[in-house]
Amino acid sequence: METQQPDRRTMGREAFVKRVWQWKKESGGTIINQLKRLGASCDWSRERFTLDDGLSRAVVKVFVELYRDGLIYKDKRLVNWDPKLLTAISDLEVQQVETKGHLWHFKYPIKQPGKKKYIVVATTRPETMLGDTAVAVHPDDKRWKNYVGKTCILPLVGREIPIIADDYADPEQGSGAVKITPAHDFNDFEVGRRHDLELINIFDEHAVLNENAPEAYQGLDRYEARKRVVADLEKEGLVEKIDDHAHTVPYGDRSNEVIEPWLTDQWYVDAETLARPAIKAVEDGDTVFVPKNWDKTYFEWMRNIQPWCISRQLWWGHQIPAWYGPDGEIFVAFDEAEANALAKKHYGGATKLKRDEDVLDTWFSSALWPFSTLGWPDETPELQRYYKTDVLVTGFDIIFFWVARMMMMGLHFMKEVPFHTVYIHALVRDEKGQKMSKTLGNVIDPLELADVYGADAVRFTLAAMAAQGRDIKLSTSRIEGYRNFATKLWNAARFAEMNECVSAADFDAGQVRQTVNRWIAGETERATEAVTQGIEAHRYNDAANALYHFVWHIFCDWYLELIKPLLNEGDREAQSETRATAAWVFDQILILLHPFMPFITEELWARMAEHGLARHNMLILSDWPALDGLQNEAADAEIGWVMQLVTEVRSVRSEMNVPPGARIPLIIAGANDQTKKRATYHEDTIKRLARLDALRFDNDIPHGAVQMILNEATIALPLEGVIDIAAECDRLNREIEKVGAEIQKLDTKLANEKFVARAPEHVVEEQRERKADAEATANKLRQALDRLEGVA
RNA sequence: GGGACCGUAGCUCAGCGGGAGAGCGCUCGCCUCACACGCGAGAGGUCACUGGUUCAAUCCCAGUCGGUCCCA
Repeated sequence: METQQPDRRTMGREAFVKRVWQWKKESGGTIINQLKRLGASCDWSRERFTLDDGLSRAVVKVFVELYRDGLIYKDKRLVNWDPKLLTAISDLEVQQVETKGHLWHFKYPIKQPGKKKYIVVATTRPETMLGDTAVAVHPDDKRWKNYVGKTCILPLVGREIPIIADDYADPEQGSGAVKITPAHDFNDFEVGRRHDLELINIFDEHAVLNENAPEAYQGLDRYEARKRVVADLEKEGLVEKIDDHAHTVPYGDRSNEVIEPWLTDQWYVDAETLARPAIKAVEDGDTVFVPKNWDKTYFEWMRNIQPWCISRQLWWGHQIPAWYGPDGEIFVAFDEAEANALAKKHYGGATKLKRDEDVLDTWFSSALWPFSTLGWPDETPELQRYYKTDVLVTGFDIIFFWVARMMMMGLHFMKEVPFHTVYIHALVRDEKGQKMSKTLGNVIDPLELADVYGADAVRFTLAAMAAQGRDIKLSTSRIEGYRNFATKLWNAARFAEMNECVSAADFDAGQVRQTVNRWIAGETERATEAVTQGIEAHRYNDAANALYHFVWHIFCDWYLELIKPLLNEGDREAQSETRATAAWVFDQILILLHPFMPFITEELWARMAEHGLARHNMLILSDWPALDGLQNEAADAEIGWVMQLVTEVRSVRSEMNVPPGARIPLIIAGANDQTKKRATYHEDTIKRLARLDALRFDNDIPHGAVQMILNEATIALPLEGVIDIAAECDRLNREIEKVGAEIQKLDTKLANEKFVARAPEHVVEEQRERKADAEATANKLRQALDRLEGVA
């Protein structure tokens, strides 16, 4: 708006403010709309803006109280001045940009020369020399020892300036002497204070040279002045040399203009005093950062905090509640009436006051957010209920701007931290890992992604990639994968619906009788634990991955496949139990998945109930699952065995090039009772999933069969004539080799006396068991090979 | 200059003292009655380098090299 016509000064304050409100109304909703589209379910009725009436009241009260406590004061100091926006800005709004420039070395004539006739000073900003009021050398620098206390003549100006000794001068740099311009450099300002140097301000608000500069330079802007100064010094033979030099130049992050350290009257907050309790609160753990490492960033900044310049020479914002009498006397008050009263008392009669024109830094009012939005300074029920708040979620770049300041203000005015946890989220970068920026044009609009892949997929992706302490390189292939996941869920729901899997009124997952149902109940409990823990520990990637794995690889890949025979031809009781179980698991999935994929889960929640029990409420209002006692080792072992058997058969079929459609028989040899029971009980399932036409027990393995080892049993596929015997021998040999290598490794370990003596018992025991298992498998494999070679 | 972080499968990243993992990509085979945005089976890694601690190191410590970010 600064760049628009007419500019604010032409418009006038009132018109300008009106215009900004209009703008706020139109575009302020953009972010809110993004949040809504991505499924953020906030209490939108509480949406607030820092310039709302209530919040403005809080701002005035805070200002007045801090002023009366001596924690806000007016001071004449150097500020970061933006000569384009014509306002002071805070340190944090200044971007240091590495720039290639020059280092000019100038010779200043010494007034009472000794050996040396000149003192050489170097600068990156020649034009500031017009405001020099001293030259500093290091107190220990032998070269200059005799000159300290003498003076030199400032060229072009003719001013006599002292040569002083100060630690700030670095003897390693150049001649060891440095020019001091206290009114235009932060370091020089400090030097000036220490030595009581004169401050000569040579710039006006536009960074144009003013009447304090020699007449020849007045009216020039800083860059023209630089050229002229250098040219004029060259003419006088006072330029020793010019080096190329890389240095940092301060830019205003809003105007992108080079910032000028400039001497002005501004309002400051005594941040150091306010920071003390805020530091302690984090030290004591009243507020914790997640990931914890960020507390270092917080401490680093807080312990080196500078006075916070809060006044801005803008028109948009909270106007500073300070009034001035004709003699400059300051009256800080809640309103004009109070100011007048104070003035009356002070002057002993009514006096016309003038209000401070400046407004407050927006971060000043933002710092009050955690309590101002809850109705403070009134003692509202909301304030009682919600302060302190819970978790602040923000980016690391906001730690200084906002988190630190909320901590300071919250502790000062509420005597309690504003939140117990600060979760610093990852920064989303583009596919190449570059930070998104408007100027680079690599900004990914989440709404565009949501248009293509769905908001659920975008959300899930961000959660799945939100590993602590790492930024996110957002790639569309990943989002696509999670879009597929959503589709998978949808199809699973269709399957459930087609098979009449509907919730049962008095279903109790702890009471199911079918092994497969007991198993999935336990798996559901495990998944619930993993997701819950992930969320509670702010490990959202763990939570998302646990869900993904459970839904796709446990529930869809195995459970739904395992129950197909039961659903198709099981007895009535088993069938109804399985339908109810499937529906129950699906409900748990929807609840667990809802924070990550709110749209599809809410939709399915409604649809899945069309045929079964009516829902009590919407998914978002459902209780989070608290499952207990559903895990069952026996069921896990049994289903695990089935899964292993199926996987083994599939694997060998594939490797041996058995046509996928071919139905083949399976023989189990050397099976114990448990294996026989399991195989018999799950016969239909095994046959279906492994594509078998028969399953029988026979200790006599036919010649030329493909053989696998599963625990104590040998599994055989009698395929004589179908498979290549030589290839099968190769396969078995490779297996034997693999197991052999494993045994070798374990042997070495167990032969190490120190290992057996010092490693914990259970670790040693584990290695022994592993070795025994491996040896048993190796034996059976060798037997299998013998049988096969007998044929060949 | 001060501080923080990262080098693990082709790519993007989990794991973090005792048997190397995921997603995508790749290879092979499948339109198997929810799903080809799918199903099944695979290939692929001296866990940057060098030392140290330990019975044991991808994981802990020190250093080196390479990369990123914040602050001055």
